[in-house]
Amino acid sequence: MGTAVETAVSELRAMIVNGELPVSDRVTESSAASLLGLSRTPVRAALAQLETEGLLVKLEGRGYKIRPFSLEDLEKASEVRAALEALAAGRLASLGPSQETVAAIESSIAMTEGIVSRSAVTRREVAIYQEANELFHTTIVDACDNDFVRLGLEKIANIPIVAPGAFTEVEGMAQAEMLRITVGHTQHVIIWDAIRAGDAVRAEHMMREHAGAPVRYARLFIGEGYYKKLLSSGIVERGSAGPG
Amino acid sequence: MGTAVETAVSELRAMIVNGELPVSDRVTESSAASLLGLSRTPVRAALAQLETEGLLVKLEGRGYKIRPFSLEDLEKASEVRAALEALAAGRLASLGPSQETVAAIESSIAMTEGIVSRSAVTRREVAIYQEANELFHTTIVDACDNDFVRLGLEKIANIPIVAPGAFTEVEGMAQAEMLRITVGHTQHVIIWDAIRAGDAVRAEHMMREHAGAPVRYARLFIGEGYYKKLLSSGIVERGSAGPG
DNA sequence: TCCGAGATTTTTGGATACAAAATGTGCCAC
DNA sequence: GTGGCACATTTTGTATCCAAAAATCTCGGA
Repeated sequence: MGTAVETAVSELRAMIVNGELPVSDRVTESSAASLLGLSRTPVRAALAQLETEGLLVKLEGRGYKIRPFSLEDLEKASEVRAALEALAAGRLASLGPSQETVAAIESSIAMTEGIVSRSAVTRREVAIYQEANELFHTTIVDACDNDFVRLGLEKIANIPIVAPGAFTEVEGMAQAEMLRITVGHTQHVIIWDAIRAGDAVRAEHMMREHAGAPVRYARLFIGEGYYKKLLSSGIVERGSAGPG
Repeated sequence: MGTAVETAVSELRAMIVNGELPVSDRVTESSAASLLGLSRTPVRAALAQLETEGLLVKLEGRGYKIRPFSLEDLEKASEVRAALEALAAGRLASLGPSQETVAAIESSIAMTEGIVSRSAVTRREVAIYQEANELFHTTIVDACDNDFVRLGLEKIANIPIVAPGAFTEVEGMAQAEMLRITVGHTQHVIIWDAIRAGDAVRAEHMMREHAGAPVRYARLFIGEGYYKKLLSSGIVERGSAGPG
């Protein structure tokens, strides 16, 4: 399980992302420590890290509060992710991918191809897509030979919905998920074609579209309904920024 | 002076950036603590932060080492900064700047205009340019209404040469600095024109060119000589990645 | 009822102590 | 000379203690 700091970070993060900690609640070092059964020292480090990840906001002198995410926030985080991953894709197209990179990407594409060829989408297919999608994105970021891209992405890696591996479990959205998976797979194929062809501009532009897609497409194709689902899942705050 | 953590971060950062800590040295919690006359608790937090800033690298179980920067590293960090600030400039052009933003940017431009109209460049002029440049960039990033851009930039905000406020003190480069200041001022004017005109594409592209410029232009216009100066200043590591 | 001074509680910040893990060293057997 | 083992040292990780600052509460007086 690693060190106490690591467990504190991952447990608190899970609680926050899953909505187990009420957004209204204040989180102090002591409260979190007793919640986890640890001393304040490792919890302090964990809270500081979660703050840099953007999941907590520091209330000077009164602990932290869970950062409320509006749909607008998610779109903003998506934009940043898209800009950085687009940079990575463009670099990789210029550099040319290594053999390992080729293997990883092509296995990712093969995974989603298997899903798209079918018609039904079960929870299992969604899980496979998530895995393949994460593989696709992390492979490109790691292969682009610029550590600072990864450093920058770490900041927003754990924001719900925005992260490549994340797709929030919301009931009754199989149809929307099928659309998402099909479009996502298609874009993977296109981006990979551009990278293989050494077309940095096309790779960059398509990746920018693709990486920023999750939240944007949700608005486009699902609209108000998606927002309501997110609301009821407790991840997105009520009020402020509704879609459109 | 704030908390001990803050002083530890800024003192250690200054020592690293100024080359006062030998790059070859290992930095442990205890060594840094006794160096600063503090206990390990605040120093530990400081070291962790400097690691996220990319100035230190963790050697699992044996402390940290100062991250050696090659010219290539600086270019990579510049690319990331350019991508994020370009996003900010494009957003601001779409949004339209507030009155405070207009005032801040125009005062920044006025400052550099005063320098460009003269011919000589003293240390004083360079300092003014740095201040004006930093104001220009931070204003745009803050005004673009996307906190995640700022979060991402924090990661690379303190890398020598890459940061907007940083211009390494290297002797005998007045001519190169005049060029840099003139070009920089011109680009500020162009970018600002695009933003005022609501031309997001032009703003984005020019900012990407401009924010990535420091290291790239150094290669273009000064070449090998600049690299040698940086080497002798102790900031850039000897070996690995020389220019072009 | 409202305001403010002082006391109390909460909360953070920092230092120290101790334990555990990792690393390095030296000796001995082979 | 080499390999391995035991011991010493270094280094990190965690808990606990104390102090200072901030917030909150209380109570008396206008």
